[in-house]
Amino acid sequence: MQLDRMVAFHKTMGDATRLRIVFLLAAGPLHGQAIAGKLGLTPPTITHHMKKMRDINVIYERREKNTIYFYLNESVIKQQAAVLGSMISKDEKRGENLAEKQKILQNFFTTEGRLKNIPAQRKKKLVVYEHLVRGLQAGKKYPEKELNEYILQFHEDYATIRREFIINHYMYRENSIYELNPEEMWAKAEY
Amino acid sequence: MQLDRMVAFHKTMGDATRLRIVFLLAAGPLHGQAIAGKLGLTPPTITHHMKKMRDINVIYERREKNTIYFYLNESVIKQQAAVLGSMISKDEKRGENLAEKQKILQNFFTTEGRLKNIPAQRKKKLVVYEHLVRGLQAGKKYPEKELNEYILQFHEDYATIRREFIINHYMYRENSIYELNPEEMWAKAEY
DNA sequence: AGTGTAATTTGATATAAATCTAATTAGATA
DNA sequence: TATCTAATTAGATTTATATCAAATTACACT
Repeated sequence: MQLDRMVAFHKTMGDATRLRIVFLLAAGPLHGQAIAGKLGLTPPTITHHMKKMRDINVIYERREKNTIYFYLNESVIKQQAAVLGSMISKDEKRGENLAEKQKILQNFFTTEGRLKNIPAQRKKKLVVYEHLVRGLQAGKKYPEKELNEYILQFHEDYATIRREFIINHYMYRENSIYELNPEEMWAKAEY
Repeated sequence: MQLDRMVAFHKTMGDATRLRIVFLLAAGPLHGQAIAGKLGLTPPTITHHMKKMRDINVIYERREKNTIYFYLNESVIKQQAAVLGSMISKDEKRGENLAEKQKILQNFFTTEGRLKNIPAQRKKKLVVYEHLVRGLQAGKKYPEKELNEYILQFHEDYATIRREFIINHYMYRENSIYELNPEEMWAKAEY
């Protein structure tokens, strides 16, 4: 699993001694005793840390007579940095999904813009709700009656849909007054 | 210290449960029990992990009635990814140093290209040795006699300089045959 | 005030990990 | 083969941490 590799990497880097070693090696290869000297630690301790760093391929070594030089494997670090930076981006996915969302909306809405029926499949349902909710005004407070009327434009079962708006966090209710939640709180269909 | 912050970040991310939480939150905010449910853990365990993630500012929270939604703080993650990616680059430093290196060489070499004297200051000494060694051929084996003659072009004390080549890992000796080391093994002047 | 829900704190347990000293191994050199 | 140097392994100690059950707190709603 990709996750295991990530965990191992960060766990290994989450130690002050090992991070210092990485910084040292970033300036050029060093042998064990030199590292131990610079850090004020004993050689066995360095061996211990090097073993862990070798496990995640962040260092490699070359023997030169009796002394072993440790080198930093920069590509692994850069790769993990990239993974970290990209784990956030749900944005590129949106591009792919746009077409599929359009198709779902075409299937479930009439040409007049009314909802034919509520999809059973969760991800399709969410696409539909998201579409409905786009017609509401951010920051505006909707009395229940007004919200019902809005939903009725699209479908007769306003009670179900209104409830689903809350369940899926599209909206928030306070004293029977409804209001749109911030968009980042909405449930997203998982493709 | 910057290092402490890095250690804290990676230590916190070096745990499978917390990484899974990050992945969950990357898809949108969630409340504690939802996270506990999805991961098959108890609420106290989630509280424990959230506290650690809050300490490094990788999450923040907003209360919605009784339930607290946790949000991912993407900027912190992106920032740490950037730090990780940039920790390698000694390259930008080289640019700055070029001018200073030139100046050192001008000070210690005659216009005829001979070394006036060996600098006492370590970093200047290394700049000088690096310059000398650039005249040698990578991969070529130099008998001691030949190396001495090469050094004599620049300075009379070939023995000292030859020894320094070894000490600082510019060269490698085997049975009185000398050979250039790979460049990434050389001692670098620390600016 | 009283009730319900979600989160947190407390205390216990079990596991992992960083570091050291002492002993051992691996390679190079004479 | 004997010896030197550098690295590693083994074993012990100390500290940190992930998890849970049980008790408690914090809000919201009636």
